[in-house]
Amino acid sequence: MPIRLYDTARREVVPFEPGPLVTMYTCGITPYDATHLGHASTFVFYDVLQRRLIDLGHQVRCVRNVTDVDDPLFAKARELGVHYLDLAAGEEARFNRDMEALEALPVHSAPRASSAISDIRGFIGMVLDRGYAYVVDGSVFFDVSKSPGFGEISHYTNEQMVAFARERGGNPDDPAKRNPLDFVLWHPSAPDEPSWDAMWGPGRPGWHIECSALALRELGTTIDLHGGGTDLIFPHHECERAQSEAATGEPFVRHWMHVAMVHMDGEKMSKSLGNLVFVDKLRETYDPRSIRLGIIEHHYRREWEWDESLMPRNHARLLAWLGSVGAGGSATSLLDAVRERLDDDLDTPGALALIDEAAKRGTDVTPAAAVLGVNLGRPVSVG
RNA sequence: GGCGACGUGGCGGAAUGGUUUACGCAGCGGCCUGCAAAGCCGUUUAUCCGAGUUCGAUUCUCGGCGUCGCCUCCA
Repeated sequence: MPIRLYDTARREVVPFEPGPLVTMYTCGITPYDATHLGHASTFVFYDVLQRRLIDLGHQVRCVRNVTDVDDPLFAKARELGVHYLDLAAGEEARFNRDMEALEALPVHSAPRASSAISDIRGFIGMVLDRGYAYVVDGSVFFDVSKSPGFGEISHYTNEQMVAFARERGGNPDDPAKRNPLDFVLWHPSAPDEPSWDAMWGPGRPGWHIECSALALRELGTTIDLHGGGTDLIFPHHECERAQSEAATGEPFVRHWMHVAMVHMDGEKMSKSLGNLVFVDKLRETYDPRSIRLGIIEHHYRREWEWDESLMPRNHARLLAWLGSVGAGGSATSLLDAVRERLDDDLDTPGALALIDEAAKRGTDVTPAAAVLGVNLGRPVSVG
């Protein structure tokens, strides 16, 4: 039985049947401000998936980019009076420390957008050569009218997308654009922003292009699974797919997987709202394994709300699991049952419930916990 | 407006086509205590509304109502 996962584009749970080598691309962070529990949540779920795929005998090649060339980063650097790459490096390091503490497996590569400018230029050249983009005054726009599949991941109609763009003042009436939904692949930089030379004029990449360029560079034309948070479905992934398929003429992604948002105070936890919980702050009080458990006690497709009882509850859970170490009892059937839960659209809440019960019964749950990335081989530690 | 998620006791949150609907917090009673706290034992309270399918629905279907999210800063 292959693992089954929900595919955003197909809108149903389908078998996920990659070859021996699985290529995965997850959209990483823009390191301009504190990375928080919501980010950690997204990547911990991909880590659980990666672990299960390895457990099934696959080799996994997962790429997770870092968007260190983008508007919010420049704005924040301007505000703080620091170089944008210094700001990015600090936040990226913080994120990496969090992921390491949470015992996420290392990704195959974590390329920065700033390292990919030449790839991006080459990629834009491919899109232009194939007639899917046009140049206006040093800006390169993607021509959405050439991409009839635009909207098939998010399931928005063209009319809807146009209406939204107009409503939101998303510059749909920019006279340079042929179609209101056309988006930027390259554009001139503001005076205090970084700028790179290009055949069509100096400037910097648009938001979506780096992921397409990096996915092609690191993983090839068609990747097995692509994901990120649900907030990236539209427009980011829609645009990525359009430009990638324009550039290569091949399908971009076989399976789209998105992780739901973490909320706090009834709203999405987000940098702009400031309603944040930080992993490094939690680590001052709790073992990182408790934090991982606190994340995966939820299902990845269901939004959830941070609340104060989460950590005490999962601290207790970790202690109960640790208490089972060395106990007798056969763990083989438990391990199989946990694997079965994961193969059913990554049912981590179900897996945790099985392990809770087994620990209570006095079965050593070490192997089952390991499948979820929870190592019971050491005592509780904090800080 | 479109799309999506969700509506279980005072709160959070599981589970299920069928005798007694988990668990945690709070509440209540008791044990303990000089008094209290903690701890322990016991215990009260629930499936948004309507229609349908069914011998039987909280669970499945349809329609309402409500909450939330997304809709070019976003994991």
